[in-house]
Amino acid sequence: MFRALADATRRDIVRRTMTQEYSVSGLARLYPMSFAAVQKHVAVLEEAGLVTKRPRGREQLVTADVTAVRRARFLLDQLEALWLERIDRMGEILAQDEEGDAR
Amino acid sequence: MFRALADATRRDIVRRTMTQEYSVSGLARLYPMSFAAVQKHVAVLEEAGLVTKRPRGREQLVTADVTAVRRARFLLDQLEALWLERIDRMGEILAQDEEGDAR
DNA sequence: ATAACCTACAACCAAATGGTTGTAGGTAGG
DNA sequence: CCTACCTACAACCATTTGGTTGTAGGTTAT
Repeated sequence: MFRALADATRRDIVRRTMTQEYSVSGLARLYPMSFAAVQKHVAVLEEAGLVTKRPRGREQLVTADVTAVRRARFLLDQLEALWLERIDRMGEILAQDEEGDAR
Repeated sequence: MFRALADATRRDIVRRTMTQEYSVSGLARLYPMSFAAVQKHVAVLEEAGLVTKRPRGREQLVTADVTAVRRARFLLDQLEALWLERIDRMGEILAQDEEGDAR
């Protein structure tokens, strides 16, 4: 999923489809590349669960899935939580040093 | 930066160095790949600002930089904020419908 | 019906990625 | 001093990635 977010075009697609539905060809018009290239980007995002497609007549409407973004954010939150553990350890070490000073 | 986080080994390196300093060779011992491969992963993380290196004698100690992770999280938060805009729009549309009903 | 449009998918290509081995330079320790 | 260790970096290789064009099938509208 981070891999899916690693490309700027794909991040932009997620950004746009977060507030509004776009057909694949509608998205393709926004970028200086072929329809097929955009279609592939959408496929990568869909496989990563970041986006879903809904058929309407002859077009496929693309929508971002906010829950996938929340999962990614959760992973980053966990990394930050580890950081706090480190701070705790540094606190313990300081506490031990003070013990040493008192002894 | 999402590109840097796109690889599982690199995410693990960030995770480990978030709580503790590791030398590059110390990290290399953890993964079933050559020292040079791990060295490259560290270089990618360093270039993305996710990690910093500090020399200690003949080794280089690697530490994660929590602020970079926070930047990444901020981007995801912005995506979620866009989602809320969409909800607002749906609310407006519903309000308009109700006006129509009242008329 | 047929022309225009949207999508899916295959085949192909250049560049980036993730891995390897090999070479060389700095640091620590017996 | 010399050996062992840690790091940096180059060269190379296979696979993946991001792009292209081309072909074919389904939908809409005139």
